[in-house]
Amino acid sequence: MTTRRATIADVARAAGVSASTASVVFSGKTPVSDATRARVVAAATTLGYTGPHPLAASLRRGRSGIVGVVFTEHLGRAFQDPVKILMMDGLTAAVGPLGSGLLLVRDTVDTDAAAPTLTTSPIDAAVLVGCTARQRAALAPVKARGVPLVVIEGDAGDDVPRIDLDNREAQRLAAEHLRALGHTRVATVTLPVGGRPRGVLTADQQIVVDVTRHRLAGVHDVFPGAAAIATAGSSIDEGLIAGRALLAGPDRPTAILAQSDLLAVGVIRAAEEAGLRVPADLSVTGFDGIAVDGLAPYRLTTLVQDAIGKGRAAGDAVAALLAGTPVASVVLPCPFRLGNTTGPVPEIAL
Amino acid sequence: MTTRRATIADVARAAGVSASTASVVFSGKTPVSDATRARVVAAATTLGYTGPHPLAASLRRGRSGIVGVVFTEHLGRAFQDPVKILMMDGLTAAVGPLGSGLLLVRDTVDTDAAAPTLTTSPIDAAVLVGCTARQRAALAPVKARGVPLVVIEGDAGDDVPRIDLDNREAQRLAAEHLRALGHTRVATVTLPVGGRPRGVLTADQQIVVDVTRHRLAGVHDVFPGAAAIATAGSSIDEGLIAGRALLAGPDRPTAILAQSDLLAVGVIRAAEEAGLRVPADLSVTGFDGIAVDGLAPYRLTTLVQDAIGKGRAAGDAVAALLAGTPVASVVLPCPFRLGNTTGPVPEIAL
DNA sequence: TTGTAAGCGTTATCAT
DNA sequence: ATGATAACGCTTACAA
Repeated sequence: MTTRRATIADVARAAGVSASTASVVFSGKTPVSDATRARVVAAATTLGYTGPHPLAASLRRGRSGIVGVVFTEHLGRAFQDPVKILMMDGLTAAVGPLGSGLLLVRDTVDTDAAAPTLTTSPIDAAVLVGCTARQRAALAPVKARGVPLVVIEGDAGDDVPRIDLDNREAQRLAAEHLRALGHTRVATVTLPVGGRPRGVLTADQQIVVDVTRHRLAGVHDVFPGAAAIATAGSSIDEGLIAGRALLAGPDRPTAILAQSDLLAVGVIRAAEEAGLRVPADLSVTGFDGIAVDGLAPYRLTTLVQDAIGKGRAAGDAVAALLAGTPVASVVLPCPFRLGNTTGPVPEIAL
Repeated sequence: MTTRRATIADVARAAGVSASTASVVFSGKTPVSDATRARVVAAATTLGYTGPHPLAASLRRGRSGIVGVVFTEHLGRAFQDPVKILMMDGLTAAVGPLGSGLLLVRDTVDTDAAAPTLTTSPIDAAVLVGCTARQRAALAPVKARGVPLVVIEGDAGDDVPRIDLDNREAQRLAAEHLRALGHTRVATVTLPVGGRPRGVLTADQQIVVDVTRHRLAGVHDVFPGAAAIATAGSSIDEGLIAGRALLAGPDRPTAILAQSDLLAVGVIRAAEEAGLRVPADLSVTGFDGIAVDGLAPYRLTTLVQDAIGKGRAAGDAVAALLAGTPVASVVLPCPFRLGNTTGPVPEIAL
């Protein structure tokens, strides 16, 4: 078919009605007589018209139904994180009624600066998952455009509502739990710090990733001198590497707080590898409260965040913004959950 | 700001040029004198104009730069699968140059039929990740619209180019490897079959999921009577459940072919749990060739698919289709890779 | 219930 | 190098 697509005008003409009437038949926004509707539908079928052109309709309406999602990291890495996946689930559900769906917006990080897709995409609003300083700087044109923005765990400027966790407070809860059990030789395995990759964190080290810094602060609130080792990502393998390093040292800790459940599992594996029992010889805590595939029979002592709820909150915020309702930042709770990976400090260590 | 957004016409007026000239300053499609460009840019800055309206530009151009991605399953589940994530990576990279990005199109599965978003979204093309019979049926309007389609591992009709793996042949390679090692008591752990959840597969059972059926056929090509047990998904925990079932039976197999690496890891865990050594007492093969987090020290004997390449192939196909080039279906190779999880059949079993 | 009219904001084409 | 013109395909007051 070399012929041009049928438009609503063609359909209207074929049906012997005006374009506006034909339009209304498809949108259903105004009552139409059954006879007219039938004629229009018939004409549409004949002409192979499958409905209004999305771009034209969106332009006219001033809304595309698309919500952009921006990650601070490479997509592949972001989706490695179960928490982010759950969050996407919640987000999908919450923005679903808004229209078309979620647009995965390429971050300027992995492409060259040549692609400011946030401003060239037909999005009604955007959800930022985290926000680096660089991203924050690049946000001006988007804001100028009046595109509503929401940020999940990050700072995108005072005018952007945030969906946050009280990471510090939650992590402190876990630390206090360990202190109550008698632990004093405690270490922590952190998420990436933003600068360089793996390694022991010294007190003066700059930590640009908010989540990492806040959770670390929660540990230090209770155990000021606790050793910390940073990983290159939230994974079992990274936890394993960090765990080995901590358990090989001279002053082996009796408890390790990992900044994610995945890292905690890695630490547990390192302990098993070293012939240590969890929790008899080593207590381990996680963070997230996700179901880790392959973790049984352990049930992690951890801080439970509602990852789906986080995504849903962001979606709801976007919907409210789009509806013109002002939106306040929220801090979601992150309760402590006792599992079987923590226990009293071993007597031998006292 | 209660005032309406500045348009390119406003900018042009303020700069004392025509709208077309102002447009060209932003698109760069035609040479413009430096003086004119400077005036236009200045006017834009003054008016807070941040570039062409994406919808208007897209409508005019007849292209949005957006590629839709459709999954057969719930998003959360799809992203649980490392292979799909890698595939998304490849897809993202390949469609990147095309424009805005990937639109996660809600599948009609989880919403009610009320949301034919594939036809209401401003997409230039779509990639189907798998394709159920129901989806195939719903594709007519999209095809009628002339939206280029590509399907990854699925059948979306003869007019839709496919990106496939030779699952049967690959799986046969693994089976032959085991036969060469002397195994005869062999079982397989499959991906979901589509109908009901977990359970032993009988010979007459209907298997609607192509991948599952093809890989199973590869096993049966070599071991016609091999027992098969279906899982509810590709995960370590599912593999563990299936593995337990197989290893508890009377005629314990000496080798198990799992239809995914994740499942294979679960089977290995089940073996360890039962006090069996891998590969001394039990050989295990996987499928995918991904890096499984937390698998060390095992290196799976497996079939290696290029998941990123699969996504890239789909992206390239979409790009070609959009460029008007005809595209042929491709079958990607899936070579055998020897690891340390398979070995000779135990003497005691001979 | 249906039709008229006026854009939505841009860009391709063709002159100048 | 710049400008005039004409779409792109649709929706929505408002009038009839």
